[in-house]
Amino acid sequence: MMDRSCPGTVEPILEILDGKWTLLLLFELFNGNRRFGELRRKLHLISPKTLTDRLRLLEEKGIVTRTLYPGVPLHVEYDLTECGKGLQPIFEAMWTWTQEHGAYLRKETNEMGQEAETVM
Amino acid sequence: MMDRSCPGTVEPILEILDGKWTLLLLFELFNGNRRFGELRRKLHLISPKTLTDRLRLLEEKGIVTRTLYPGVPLHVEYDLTECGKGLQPIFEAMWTWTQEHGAYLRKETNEMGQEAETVM
DNA sequence: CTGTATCCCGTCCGATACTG
DNA sequence: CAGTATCGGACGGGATACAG
Repeated sequence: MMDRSCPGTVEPILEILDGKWTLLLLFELFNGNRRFGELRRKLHLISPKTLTDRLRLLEEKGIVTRTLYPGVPLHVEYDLTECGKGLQPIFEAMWTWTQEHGAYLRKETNEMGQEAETVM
Repeated sequence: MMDRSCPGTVEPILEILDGKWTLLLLFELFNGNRRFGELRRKLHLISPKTLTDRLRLLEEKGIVTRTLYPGVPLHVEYDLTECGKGLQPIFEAMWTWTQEHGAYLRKETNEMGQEAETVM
């Protein structure tokens, strides 16, 4: 066990992970999608404004970098910084948890206590 | 590496962790504060309504349980379910990350690249 | 292709007062 | 002590059109 009794010690990361799309966006970056259009297509319900907002915020926090490749068709890539890559264990933990517990709480707010088998 | 290419596989947990106070609230539950008033005092800027909202939601998701101890001064305790306790690795990972990277990005969106030493 | 500008809307959250 | 009721406000986010 660690000393995590002070809520203030975790607030920085809460700011980073805050936002409706942030987690999914980071997942995409871990998966290798780095161009604006790619990310936009993957998060297919996100608006360009929102995507830009999130990207800029993560940039400010030092989680991602933005690289512009000049050219006729504009080309921009977003990459995780070392700091951003360090978030991976968190996502791995989320992934693991979802594998173990995520399935049976899909929509079972009612009274069914049985575990489901349809994960995907 | 794992196959986490499908964004849908992580959405359940995003729903759980969503909300301004949810992460801090869960941190408190890991720390052992379980009574309504305790939680309220720890998250000292939260309104009773919001706290109730979050608690109820986590209850629905199967993350916490609510136990009522009848008596003259009402006594209620919230506990993590097994499912909820399973979230701990995620929080440990967040804690670890904050230790390693959290310090120097407190408010350094500007141009200072020095690492800080005041963590707490 | 990669954004920005605007406007609007919904949701979450806060404050306060009140109840069992 | 542990909430509920109600209302209002702020902020994040969506849609769309336009720009470099």
